[in-house]
Amino acid sequence: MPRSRITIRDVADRAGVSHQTVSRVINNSERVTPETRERVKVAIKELGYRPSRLAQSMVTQKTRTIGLVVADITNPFFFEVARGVQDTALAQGYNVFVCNTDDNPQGEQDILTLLASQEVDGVILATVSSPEEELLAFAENYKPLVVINRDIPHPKASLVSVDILKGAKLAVEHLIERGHRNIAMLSHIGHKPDEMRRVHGYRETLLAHDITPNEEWLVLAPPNLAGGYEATQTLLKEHPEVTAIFTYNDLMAIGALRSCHDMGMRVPQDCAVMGFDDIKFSAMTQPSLSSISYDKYVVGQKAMQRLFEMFEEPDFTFAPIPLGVELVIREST
Amino acid sequence: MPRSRITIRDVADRAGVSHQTVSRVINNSERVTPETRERVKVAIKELGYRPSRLAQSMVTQKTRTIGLVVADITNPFFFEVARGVQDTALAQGYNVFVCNTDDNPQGEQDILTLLASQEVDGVILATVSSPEEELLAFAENYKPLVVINRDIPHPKASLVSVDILKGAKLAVEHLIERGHRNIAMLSHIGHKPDEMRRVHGYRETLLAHDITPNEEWLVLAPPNLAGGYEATQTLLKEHPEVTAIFTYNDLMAIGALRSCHDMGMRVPQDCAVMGFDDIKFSAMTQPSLSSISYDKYVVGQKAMQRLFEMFEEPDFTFAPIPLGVELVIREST
DNA sequence: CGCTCACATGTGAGCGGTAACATTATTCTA
DNA sequence: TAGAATAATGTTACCGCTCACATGTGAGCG
Repeated sequence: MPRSRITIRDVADRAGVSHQTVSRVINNSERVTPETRERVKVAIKELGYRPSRLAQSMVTQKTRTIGLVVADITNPFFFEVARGVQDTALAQGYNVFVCNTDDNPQGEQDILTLLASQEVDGVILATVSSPEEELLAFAENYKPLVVINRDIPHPKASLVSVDILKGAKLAVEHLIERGHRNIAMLSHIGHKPDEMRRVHGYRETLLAHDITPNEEWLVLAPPNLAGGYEATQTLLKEHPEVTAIFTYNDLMAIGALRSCHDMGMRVPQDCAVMGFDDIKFSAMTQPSLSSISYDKYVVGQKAMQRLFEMFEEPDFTFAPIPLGVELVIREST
Repeated sequence: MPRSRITIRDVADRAGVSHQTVSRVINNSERVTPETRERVKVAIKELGYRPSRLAQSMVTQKTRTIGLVVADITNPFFFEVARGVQDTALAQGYNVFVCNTDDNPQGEQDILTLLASQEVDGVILATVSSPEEELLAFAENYKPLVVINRDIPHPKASLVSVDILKGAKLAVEHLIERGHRNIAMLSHIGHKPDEMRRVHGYRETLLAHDITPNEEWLVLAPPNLAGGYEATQTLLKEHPEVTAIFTYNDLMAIGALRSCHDMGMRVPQDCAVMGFDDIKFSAMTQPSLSSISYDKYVVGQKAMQRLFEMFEEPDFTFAPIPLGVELVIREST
């Protein structure tokens, strides 16, 4: 049973043709007599032959494999994107390596190197941590690169961008309409607030309504449940005047929800909470969470489709793909 | 910039040695004079050479790649497992293909075929849907296989099994201790209840306490938030006598929580809810969810470690790896 | 001083395919 | 009916590496 691999030459012998003819049949191209083709197909079936992708890749220099780099697959945002990428890739016979960087720039660099040595045909990047110059270097020397939610000014890198700025504005505007003026924000501790579109949207919207942003109400924490929980504890103890919280993502918002509950505050009466991403859990929390919604699956899908386009026309510079956002109002505001 | 690939022979020329000596250096094995080694290393660095994994795989017949097959990466259970697998694999320079089957047996079969053609070195399977005989065939002819939470009686398939039966018993026992006797269960619609260890545990525990399981209280639904929500709606409308619900997983439980709330029932006073898996969200819901806990990351880690062991000793039959469970009592019971 | 032996290094083949070109069989044209 | 054009198939090289074995070199020994 550990019979050694059946090769294209075994099939050729069996069908009484040359290995090249077999190659023509499996790439169902070229001109092969119908009857020869049939004979070869029979031989393939009888021997249970399957071409070695490795050998094919070796000579064609294409692996039909792509890399997807995410900060943490554990975040519902990323895995919905990942599903979109995977499903789209699989439909074309491509496989996907998913890599987590944990928002660690060094990890990200290692990952890119690993992917490079695995000889993937392209990379989709959905993180924000690695230094721009390294990404540029990667795009320059290497393979097609699609970047999600980040601006990389390079002709060989293609962009898929959710309109985060607008999302943040919609969110904060909604809170202002509900009568809030003391609006806090929980942002991602891994990134400089000044570089975050969510923070820009937050500040700009406040200013547009003649509210001066209070820097003490801008709290940085890990972008997960625990981070949101703890940041809210601290924030509300130190700044009881805050009546609404806008968070970096729904994970933090759900942590904030629980935090408010544990401190005996009612949401939204005592403190409103507004998330971002609209993950599936958000409709199920109690109270359910208002959020900024966009189709994460489609983000992944579009990114993968763009990568396919880049395979076709490697030297073309593609326009960014914009994706809209929507305000979803639920009980938490 | 699209300079063609730097090969081992380029390095060899530069260092003034044969390509084989370079090979010895990059596999840092064999006997090579320290100074020759150094000279080669310098040449490698100067040329920015990186060995082609494809070519290496071609000749060694090892790809340093494994396949992880899960039902749906979107389920928090799976992605924690996936992280465990990925991190462990990456530490050894292995890459992981993650594939979703969506609990569709045909899909699963296709995936296995795809993985086979990608020539992965081994497979970790964390699903329950594909027919046993096909899995056996896969294990027989193909590569090392680690199966999570399922019994495959084959010497070449290795098992990692959480003690699900005990978990179910702990859960139901806990509900009985809290005074419940009309305990319903929400199970996975994709699988026959009679084959589910959770259902066995549920029934056995009831019987052990002289409670006859009411088959009408066993509801099948998709194992996700919406499935749990809707199943609970139906269940509680048709059977208002039910005072506690044990669910297949936390996703369903969280849906149930919300469902109870929407129907004006208090949890746990009017209806207790008990989950399974103890995902991170469960501590953050309102009320927080009692559940059966076990370390999902470790599940993935152990599975990957076992796969490595199987690479070392392909003909050895390994004992199953058991993993314990723990009852976590929170507010929902 | 000629022999063996151990160790460092080199050579050639081949993993399983595809590409490019060569060859043969067939048909068409003059 | 010879000669060219065309279609079908075969031959050879090579992708970039590792393996098995060949070769070279110097130390150790009687």
